[in-house]
Amino acid sequence: MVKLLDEKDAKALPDHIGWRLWQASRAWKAEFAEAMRAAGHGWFSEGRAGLLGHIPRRGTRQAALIERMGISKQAVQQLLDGLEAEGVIERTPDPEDKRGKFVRYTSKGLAALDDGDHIKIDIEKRYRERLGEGSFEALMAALRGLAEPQAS
Amino acid sequence: MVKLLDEKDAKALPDHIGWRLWQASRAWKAEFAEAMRAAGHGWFSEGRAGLLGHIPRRGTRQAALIERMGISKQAVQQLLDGLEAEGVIERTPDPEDKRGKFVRYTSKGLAALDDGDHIKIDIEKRYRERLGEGSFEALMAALRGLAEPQAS
DNA sequence: GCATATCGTCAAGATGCTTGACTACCTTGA
DNA sequence: TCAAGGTAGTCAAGCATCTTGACGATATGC
Repeated sequence: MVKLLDEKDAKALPDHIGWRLWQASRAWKAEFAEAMRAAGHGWFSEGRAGLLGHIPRRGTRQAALIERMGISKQAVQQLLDGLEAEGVIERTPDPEDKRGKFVRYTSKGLAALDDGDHIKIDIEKRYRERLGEGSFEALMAALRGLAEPQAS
Repeated sequence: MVKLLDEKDAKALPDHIGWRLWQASRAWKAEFAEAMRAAGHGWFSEGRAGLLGHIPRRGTRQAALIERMGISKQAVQQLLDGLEAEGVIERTPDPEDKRGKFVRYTSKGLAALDDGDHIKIDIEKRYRERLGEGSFEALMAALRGLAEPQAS
């Protein structure tokens, strides 16, 4: 089996910032999703994680969710359909705008959020141990710096 | 339009390592893909980028590609089908193994690779300017640290 | 030389997105 | 005030990317 991956190919793996970010993001998501499923939230998927990250505990208007997700409203709607069918969230009419709907967690959804918070803390703790406090904080600071709106 | 994104919602955005990594990775990919398409490589997509990153300039055996991608061989095949139809890569029989095929770039594919390299350098340069050299290097060092195989 | 494994392919299906078209409702302004 | 235009949500159809299963052709090991 040694032959399958020859040495030249192995050395050709990239090392630029985009690749590293993608790898790290991918690894984190996989670790988180696996832990969530292990915690009994079999409905959890990486695709849904992005959406849940935009729904605060007290709920939100569906339109606000759409704006913040940066994807089409139909895509958001389909994700919500799935989560609603799983009993994770529910949609009620928005009393302030009869066109709109309000998205909130069910108790099942809130329980999953709590578990997710604990898992995040666990993963972060492991990252801190692996990198050391200083390097981890430098990483977070740099990532926050990249996320800021560009000045120019 | 101010009303669309209320302040409470804006403050609820997460700030843990996984979210930050995901955001940064997403931003980089979007920036790169947009630049590639602007450079005339309209066939470029983020999904295809992962595959191209695993094909060295001198080409590779399809089986090696499959092993390194970490996805099913059928998925790799379908991606290759698409790239071949676009004229970016070509598949020839592997002279050393009559079961196998060898994947190499066409001249069009090599030109795209060159453009991609320049775009990566440009983006990285912008990142260095935004973060400062020290912070950027700390970011890269931390990301490399996370990518290393775990000791425990 | 035969059993077993690998390489590539075809087919069918799931998921997560897209655009287009539509209804219901809200807001604006002459 | 009421018509025009914008916004919220939905339904439908389609595309890209991935999956699993089944298969023929070729290599490899004993």
